[in-house]
Amino acid sequence: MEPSFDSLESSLSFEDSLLHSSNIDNLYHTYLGSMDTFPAAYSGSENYSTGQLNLQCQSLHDRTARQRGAHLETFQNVSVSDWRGEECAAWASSVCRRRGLDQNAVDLCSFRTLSGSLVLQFSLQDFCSLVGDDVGRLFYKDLRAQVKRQGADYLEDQGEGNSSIFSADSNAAQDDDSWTYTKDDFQALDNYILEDTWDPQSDSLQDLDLQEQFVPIKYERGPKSWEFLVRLLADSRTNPSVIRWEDEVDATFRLTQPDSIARMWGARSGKPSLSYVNFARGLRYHYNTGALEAVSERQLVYRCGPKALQYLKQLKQEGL
DNA sequence: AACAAATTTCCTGGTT
DNA sequence: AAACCAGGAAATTTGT
Repeated sequence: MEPSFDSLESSLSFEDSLLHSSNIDNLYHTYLGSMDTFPAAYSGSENYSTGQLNLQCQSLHDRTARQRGAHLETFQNVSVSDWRGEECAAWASSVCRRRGLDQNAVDLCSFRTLSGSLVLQFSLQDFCSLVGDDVGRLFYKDLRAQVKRQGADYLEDQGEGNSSIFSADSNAAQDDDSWTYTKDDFQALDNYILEDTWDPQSDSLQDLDLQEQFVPIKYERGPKSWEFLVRLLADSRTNPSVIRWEDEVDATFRLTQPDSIARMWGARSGKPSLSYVNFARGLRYHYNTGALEAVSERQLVYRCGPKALQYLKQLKQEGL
């Protein structure tokens, strides 16, 4: 049908294992276009935080620019003890994204002045005093998970099932059927889609009582799968290109690039091989939750349920 | 440690 | 024939 689909798929999936990083480039440009005009949206659902200090933090711009240019998030590959301020900030940023916290609520700038060896010595109290009690807990916990993860990945690398999934050494993978993006590639893509959503303007609108509002009562994971779709719908970088309204009045939408969407979703949780088939199964479970409704007459088309509509409304009003 | 929710895998059978 | 869709069953993951 659509010519762009075919060309894109082929450029994405096959035989350029040596060029995987430029594939990401290609994907960015083709799918997402320029994002300078992108209206921001919040990264959390209920548990986002509204503004806090550091709106004037310049490095937010720096970070954003860096993410656009750099396709890898180096903190994943570098041992925590070797982190520079840059990796510290990137890690902090990633924690915010995964926990659904607004990045502006955390003083990312201050992380830039830290080092990994220093952060490793942080006590729970240190984190709490740096970013607040509740967020501090998350950071403390996440850092431990990070250290543990790295210990597993780098110390005992003897190619167990898991580490081989991300063949980071690109070229050596000759038989690799499809793509050979690394975990970081996908994460960078995920960041590009989901994370870079700060918006000083809207943030300044609603900076009220941070301590109370921002501290989520229950810590949920990041956006759920259907929330992810709604976010793509609300995102001008992805809306006509990978997902689009079929009939906005009817709240039906079509996944024009199902495989790419599934890949993006999979990347966010470290499963770059997630297929659309599996992703779609997850969506179907939400037919019963009021988030989505089936439109089985038309393939690749779903309808927003009440929850999705509400989430969309929320995104629009907050992320405007 | 048990439990819950969301997600991921896998699968059989039907539809477009 | 290929790609979807509907769900059941079971395993994972993660937070409570």
